[in-house]
Amino acid sequence: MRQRAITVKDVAQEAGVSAGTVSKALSGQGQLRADTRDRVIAAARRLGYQPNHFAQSLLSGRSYVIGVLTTDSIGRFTIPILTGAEDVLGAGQMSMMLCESRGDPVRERHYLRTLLSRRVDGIIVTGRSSDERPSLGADVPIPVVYGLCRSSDPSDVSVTHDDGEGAALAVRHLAETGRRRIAIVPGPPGHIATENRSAGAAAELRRLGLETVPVSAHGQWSEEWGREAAAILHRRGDEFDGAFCMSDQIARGFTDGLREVGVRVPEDVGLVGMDNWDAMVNSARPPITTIDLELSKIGHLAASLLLEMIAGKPVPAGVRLVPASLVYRRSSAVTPA
Amino acid sequence: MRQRAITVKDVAQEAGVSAGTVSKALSGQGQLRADTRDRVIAAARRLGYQPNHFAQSLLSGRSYVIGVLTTDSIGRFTIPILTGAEDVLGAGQMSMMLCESRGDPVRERHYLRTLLSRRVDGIIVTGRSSDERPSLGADVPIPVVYGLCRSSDPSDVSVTHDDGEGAALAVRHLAETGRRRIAIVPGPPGHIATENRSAGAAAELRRLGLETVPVSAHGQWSEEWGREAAAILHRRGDEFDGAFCMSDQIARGFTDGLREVGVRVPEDVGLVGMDNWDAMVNSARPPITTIDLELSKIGHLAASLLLEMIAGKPVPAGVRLVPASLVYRRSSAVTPA
DNA sequence: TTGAAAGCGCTAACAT
DNA sequence: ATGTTAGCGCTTTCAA
Repeated sequence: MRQRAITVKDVAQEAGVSAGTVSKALSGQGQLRADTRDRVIAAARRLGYQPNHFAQSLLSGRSYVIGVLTTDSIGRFTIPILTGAEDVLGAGQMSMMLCESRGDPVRERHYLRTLLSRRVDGIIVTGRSSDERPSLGADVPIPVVYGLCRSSDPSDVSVTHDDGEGAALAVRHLAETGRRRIAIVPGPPGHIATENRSAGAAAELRRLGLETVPVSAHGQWSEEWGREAAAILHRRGDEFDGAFCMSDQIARGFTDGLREVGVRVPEDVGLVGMDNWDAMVNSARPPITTIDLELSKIGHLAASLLLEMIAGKPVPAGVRLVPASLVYRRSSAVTPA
Repeated sequence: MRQRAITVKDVAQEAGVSAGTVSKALSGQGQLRADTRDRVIAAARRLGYQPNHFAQSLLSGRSYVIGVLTTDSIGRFTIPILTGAEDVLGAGQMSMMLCESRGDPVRERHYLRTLLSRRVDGIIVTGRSSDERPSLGADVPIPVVYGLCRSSDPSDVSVTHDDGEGAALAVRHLAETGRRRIAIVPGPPGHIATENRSAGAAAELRRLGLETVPVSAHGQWSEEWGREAAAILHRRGDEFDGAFCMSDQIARGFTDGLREVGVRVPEDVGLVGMDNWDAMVNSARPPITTIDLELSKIGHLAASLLLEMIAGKPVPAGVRLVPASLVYRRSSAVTPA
């Protein structure tokens, strides 16, 4: 049994002023004598007054809610985006409304309509990969930022990870720890992440004047593929003393594959993965040095940009890349010669 | 530049009726001539009318939003709860507002206040484990359901997985596939999941008249612990032909541990894990038979119960258990004698 | 069967 | 410096 909520009128009566005065006192607008203001604030506190958001929103047209629309499903990669965004939004008194479209465009249209009819102030579109996805469309009347996934429309604002620089970071680390012939184990073709990581690694190796040992085959982002890649290199008899695997799952499979043919990590081969997936990387033997794509910073930046757009500030369109970082573990340890 | 939204008045004018009539026509309330109703609906569609939720909510006091408050952080276990809940809520035109308290009680109080001030219709409290957590309190004026985590207050409504029956399912499967001496590899002590799984497995083994080979030690929900457990059993020279590991991570470490001391899965030992964690279970060698805790059904049921409570139907308090299911893979295959 | 009017709680313009 | 009034968009009496 919920009793009628406290309204401005109740506070007004309690403080012996009018409703308008209460509004001014609590919002800090207008000219008020300090002691009146204090009296109102005290009365509001005494009664446990909570403003009614519906009434405020009805008037202002703003909801102080932002919608989060997922492209496919929520997954391991989405979570840090969400928490990163929430850090920023929470501070700005904004809440997050979550809509999961499961990769279904019909469902997505539906959710978009829902969010618009709820008058959210802006939308963050996210997905579980950094691949391109269709734009929500230029006719969406509120600000939209794409986080992790990027919009196919260059006039949209997208934030994602810097695969090229991340890959460069990985091979640079291998070089710095004395590795000279570096194997590159790719992810599946057709993913923008694979392309950019390959390009980044290749460019950096060239710059460093080091030799690349490519695995001229492709597989999934899976341990199976990592094991297979190790087998391929071993069969081919290729010499290498370093390896960059484009995901932690691949890296883990790769180390297992190497171990089984008698190649030791890090003694014989230094290894770097990518994703910093805790469960994958810490249980591996040895634990795997990896590139952290700083996903929560993506969420952070996406939300910050969205808030700026909502505030009417101009935000340049295009894709923004968040720098990756290296997390050092034993798989790339320098071993006594 | 967003032009003024279409309101009931616009529709009224377009259809040549009054605002009140539009409301009745679109909501299906009241007595209206069929052709008037059709004319209004047509006009609304023509203008692209979208009702203003704020106005509706201001009047009804309902938001058609439910809040999701996480106890600790969003994780692997939380996601299916969210999607399960969304399935139910989406069908009922309800949206989900997400608040992540990161295990911080202060933050949680803050979010609770936020949700209440936004007048959400109800709250789902969730967490990343099935352990108990403090109740939000009996003074929360809206319905609350705990999903996955359970409330310490038995007069709250909680939904979680059935660990006892899940564990029983696992050992029954091992028995049915001809295993007779079954090792039980526990999770960390102090977790309600470990307790209930231990009890469930023990009871079922007793019922079946089979021998239990306990690992009288504990470890984390980790691969390391699984490997260590395998080593312990091997050192002790214990004979066993089946094993139930209380998580997939443990199961994976356990198989790796066994393989390294020359014990083959499933030829020598049949193995069942728990969680059905895709990445863990499918990349293992062999892939691991496991117990699926049906987390999305927990979300589903939690949301359904919440909707019933919101609708004013009586919902009995206490903890509801969602039955688990077995997912068969190669680690428990029956091998030719 | 339909229209007119009041009011949900709040804020902003205007009046005092 | 404060009170009064009107109105945000909708629904719901009540009157016609």
